[in-house]
Amino acid sequence: MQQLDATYSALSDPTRRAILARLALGEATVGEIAEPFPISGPAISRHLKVLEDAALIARRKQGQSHILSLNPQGLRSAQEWLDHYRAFWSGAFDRLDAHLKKKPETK
Amino acid sequence: MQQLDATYSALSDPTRRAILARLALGEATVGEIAEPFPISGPAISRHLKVLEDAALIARRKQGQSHILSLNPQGLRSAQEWLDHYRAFWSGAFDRLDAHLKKKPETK
DNA sequence: CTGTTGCATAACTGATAGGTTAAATAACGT
DNA sequence: ACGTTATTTAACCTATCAGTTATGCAACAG
Repeated sequence: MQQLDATYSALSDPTRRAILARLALGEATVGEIAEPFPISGPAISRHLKVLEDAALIARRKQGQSHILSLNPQGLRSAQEWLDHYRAFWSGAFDRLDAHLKKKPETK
Repeated sequence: MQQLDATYSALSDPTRRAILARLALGEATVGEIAEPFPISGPAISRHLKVLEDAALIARRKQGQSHILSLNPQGLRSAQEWLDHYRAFWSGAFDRLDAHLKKKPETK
């Protein structure tokens, strides 16, 4: 359960979501990831650590470069949580929908 | 896009996820929501504000009580974002899978 | 061995998060 | 009008976060 904390917390930062979007296109080194962002290297380095700790990405070292890639398992728990609640949410939506449709008819 | 910040940030707190879980069972007043938690009323009040600001819940006042309910639209953006990336994630997973299966055969 | 490249770690700063208690507001019962 | 109940707002504290610059370290190139 506290794994979800890390996952959603990691996803709550737009820079980190952008990094994930970049990695969705294929793996990249730290430098390649950092390039489009206007922040310092260390800042990127820590964003990557957050994503790695949340198991959203994986890292392998090749020479002096670190190559990052998406870790598909990382999103599983987050997805499952949302999927689990989607039913309830849909249910609430249906109830709201029914409520809104019933109101005018009672007039 | 910055709406996602609020949504994922709201979801990153276990107390708030528990509140959502409670509300998935049906609407409740602030007091009813607060009851099982070992934290103060004001703390709950602010959690509710965060959830409301993230559009994950809705509030209606009935007398002196505030009645909270799930707002099904609130999770839409979060769901859509995950759904959008699920394809890439699955793709990455398949590539990883293929990679792991190919390795032994090359031996 | 020396310098350079790619990246991480350390130390600091300002802002935000989550908690507290105390006070304010709003509706209810008498 | 008065006290009670339900909830929010204010003021404050501490911890964590996202950023910075400066330093450290491992791998490569000469």
